[in-house]
Formats: sequence, structure tokens, C-alpha cells
Amino acid sequence: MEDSSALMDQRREKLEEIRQLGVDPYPYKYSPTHTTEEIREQFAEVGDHPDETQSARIAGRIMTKRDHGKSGFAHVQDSTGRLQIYVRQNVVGEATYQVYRKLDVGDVIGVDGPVFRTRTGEITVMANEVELLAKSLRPPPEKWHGLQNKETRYRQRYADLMMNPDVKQVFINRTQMVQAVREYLNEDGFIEVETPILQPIYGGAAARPFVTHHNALDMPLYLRIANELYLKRLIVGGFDRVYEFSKDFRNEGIDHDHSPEFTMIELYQAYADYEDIMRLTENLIAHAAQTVLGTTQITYQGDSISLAPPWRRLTMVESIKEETGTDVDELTDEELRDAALDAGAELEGAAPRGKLIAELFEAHVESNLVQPAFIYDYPIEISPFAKKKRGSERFVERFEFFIARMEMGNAFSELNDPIDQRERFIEGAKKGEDEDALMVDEDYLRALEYGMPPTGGLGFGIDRLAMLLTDQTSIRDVILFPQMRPES
RNA sequence: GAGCCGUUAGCUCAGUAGGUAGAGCAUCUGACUUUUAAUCAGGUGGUCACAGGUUCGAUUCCUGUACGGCUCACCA
Repeated sequence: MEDSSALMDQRREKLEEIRQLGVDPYPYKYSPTHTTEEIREQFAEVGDHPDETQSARIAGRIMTKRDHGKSGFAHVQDSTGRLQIYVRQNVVGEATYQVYRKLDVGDVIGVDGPVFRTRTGEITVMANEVELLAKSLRPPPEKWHGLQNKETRYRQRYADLMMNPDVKQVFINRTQMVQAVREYLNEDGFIEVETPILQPIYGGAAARPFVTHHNALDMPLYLRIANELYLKRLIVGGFDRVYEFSKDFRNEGIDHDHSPEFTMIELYQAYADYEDIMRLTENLIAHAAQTVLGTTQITYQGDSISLAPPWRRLTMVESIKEETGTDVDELTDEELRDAALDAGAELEGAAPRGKLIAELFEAHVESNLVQPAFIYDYPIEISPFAKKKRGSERFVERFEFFIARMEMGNAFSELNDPIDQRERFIEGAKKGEDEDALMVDEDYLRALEYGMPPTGGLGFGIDRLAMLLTDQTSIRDVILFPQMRPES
């Protein structure tokens, strides 16, 4: 249903009045010569009297308006910032001034005229011409407090962005971060690829999928929960270094660091193991921070964090011992189970040792990892795509890295033994459907049977890294249009 | 999924020990040709989220619903 209010009715009336003055309130184009930022830079030395040789055309949205009878000031905002304009009736003429008087905060205009400095020293465009480029029919949020209501900010991100420059900067930083990651990998010989989002068999992670249906093929399809298995097919095919920024979809709960629709990057490097990937990871993240923020020393929610390599490395078992004093390798199965229960784990049935160790890690260690840390050598039971650790049957060559108490990413020496992989699939598929059971991917096994080189792989959350680098506490604040229930 | 909290003008927020609501900004009218949260004078603007209940009377108390926020749970 269409909204209405007195304020909107007034704007519609003005729209008609402007039309009757012979002005098209929605013209087709405008050609600015400068952004407001360029004016601030190029006209920094301008004098306090308008000089026609120092002219510019700008375009943007009216954010404030101060009328003074036969003249008026306003601030115009474009993609680079705000600039003041000064409109005088004796300069623009009565006809234009009559239209100008009817303009509202929120309207998009173009202004042409000399740049000068006002009595108070503010760089200002003295309008020779003012042109309405788009009439705004909806009043913008209040100029001083901006738009605060979180629900409105998420639902109407356009209003959030126009009112809150900090929010815009967060998303600019996010884009720069993605660009920095892309540049680093391209420079390092990686190829960016695209793999299916609609997958007949989902895999590569333990998560519940969104299900859809293809009409012509009359078959179910799943929105991908990960792109891992497709990228490794490409390693089999001979791409030695590949990556993809992957929008993934997981049909699970939503909270401050989980969104049903989120972005991961996964990358795979042939002939590398997980130690190579650790080095790549710390260098890549440090590069991203350096590029976006100009430093690897960041502050996240009051914590000073150094992203400079090398990062701390310790095994999961070591990390538990460090936090609790307990060496899980010395515990009997029963003692281990009791320890996990003490830590608050909810165990159904006979949990394997590896699961219990992971529970202890999550309970005692994870929330203390503020500085970046690689936690490596994970129990085999929770890692179906990682290669066994050299000389061990119980652990795999896998690491996750943590920064600011957040789990940022996951990597392994990829399992390339097709017989072992088949067994892991079958083991993983035994879980009930409600527990993120694996689907056995025969085509992926066929690919492995052709032979996949030893490979190191990495996946990490782009949204979470963006949170870290922009000091945001909620994933919704780094996603432009977070998923919401429909407005009632 | 659970607990707590919130929803009042376009925006930001007050408020009513239950008697049909206020401020600032915005908006409208008038004055004003260097203001900048412009100023001065005078106005307009509300289904107090929605639906029931209690009550002479509910925006206020109770119950439910919707939407949202925070915390927890789930979650590689």
C-alpha cells in the first residue's frame, strides 16, 4: 500500500507547482564537472569573491537548506561528500529562484557557478544556474540525528547510506578489502573462477541447505553451502591455483556473526600443504588490512590486535592444555567425556574422542583468542575432507584461524586419497538428516580417482573479515541488504 | 528455539502512580541577500504497532499477535 503523510502530500503539491512553472522535475541527464571532493581539493586556495574563471558544476542531493528571503544557502551531497551552495535571486533570476524556493531537502539538483569562500571561510558554489534533477517525494530522516532505528536502517539501506556517512565508509572498506584479497591472489598466480550456486548435491561443509526445484529438469537443486568440492575438481583438471568469492547459503539460525546468505572465499593451491596455507593466510590478511587501513595494527571493539605475520600457531591439544592445564591425550575416554560434560557440552549418544576434544576447545579456548592464532591438527571425526596428519590416525592436517574471538576461516591439507574419501563420506552420511549429514558425491570421488595432486585449501568468511577491519559487531552491518522478515 | 527489552508525529526522543499526548528537528505562513543544528514571529501535524481483556474511562494495567533489538542455544 502506498504511504501517505502531510509531508508527502506537500511534496506532491510542490511537484505539480514546479511542473506548472514549466520545469521538468525528472530530466534526463546532467554533466557535472567536479565532485564535491575535487572542488575541495582544486579550489582550496579560492578567494572570498566569486570569480567566473573559477567555475564548476556539481550534482547531488540537498541535505540542508537555509533560505534568507531573496537568497539562500544549502548543502549538496554527492558520492564524495557535501558542499555548500549559495543561491541569490539577483544572480539566478526570479524565475529560477521561484523554483529554488520550492525545492526540498532530499531533492537532487545540479548547480553551476563560480567557487568562492564565504565570510566564514567555507568553500561554496555561487549558483549561476540551479537545475532540479529529481524531485524527492519522501522526507529524509532528521538532519542532526540521522537515521538511528536499526530496523529501518536495514530495511531501507538507501536511507541509511544517504544519512550516515560512516555506514557508507564501512561498505567502501569492505569492497576495498575484497579488491585487496583479489589483487594479492592474482599476483600470486591464482585464477578466479565461478562454480555452480545451484547444485544437485550439496557438500563441502556441514550445514543445512536451502532447497529449490528446477521445473524443466524436474529435479531438486540445492543452493550451495560451499564451493569446495567444485574447486578441487578444478585442481584435478589442472588449474593449480584457483579461488572464488562464493556467496553461500545455509538454512540455519541468524545471529551477530551468522547470516543465511554470506560470502566466503575459498582457494586451493596444488602441491601445497596446510603449513604453506598458514603462511599464505597470514600474509593475505595482513595485506588486506594494510591496503584498507594502512596498517596491520587494528582495534576491534577496544582490543588492540596485531595482524602482522607470523601469527601464533598451536595445536588444538596444546591450546586446551594451555587454557585448562589438562592434556587430553592423557585422559581415558570416560574422563574426556566427563570433562566435556563439565564444560557444558550437550552430548547425544556415544560421542567420539575427537568430538569431545573439539567441545573442550570451543568451551575453553575459542573465546580467549583475541590475537590472531592458527589452531591446527583437528580430530579426524569432525574433518571429512582433510588429510590425516603425518604419522597419526586420530588427527588431520587442518587448521582454523581465530581473530578477536571470531572463527575466521578453515584450511587443510586436502584429502586426495579417493578410497579414504569414500569411507569418510560414508561415515559422514550415517548421521541423521537433522544433523547435517553428508551427501556422498560420486562425481567428486570420480574426480579424485583420476588423481588430485597434493593440495592445500583455505576458506574464510569475507563478511567476518569485513567486520574485523571495520570494527562492526554484527554481520548485518557489513551486508548491504540483510535478510529480514517481510514488513507487516 | 528460549529469555529480556522495544514499537508514541516524517526523523530523534520525552510522557501519563489509568482521565483522548509533548519537545527538538522537519513541514506550512510571514520577515530576512554571507548562513551553516541560520534567526525571529505564528501555525499544521498522532488509529500512542495490531487484536482482545479489565475498567465509567486504556497510549498507560493484563493477555495474545506482528515486527525488531540484545543475550543464549543451534551452527565448520
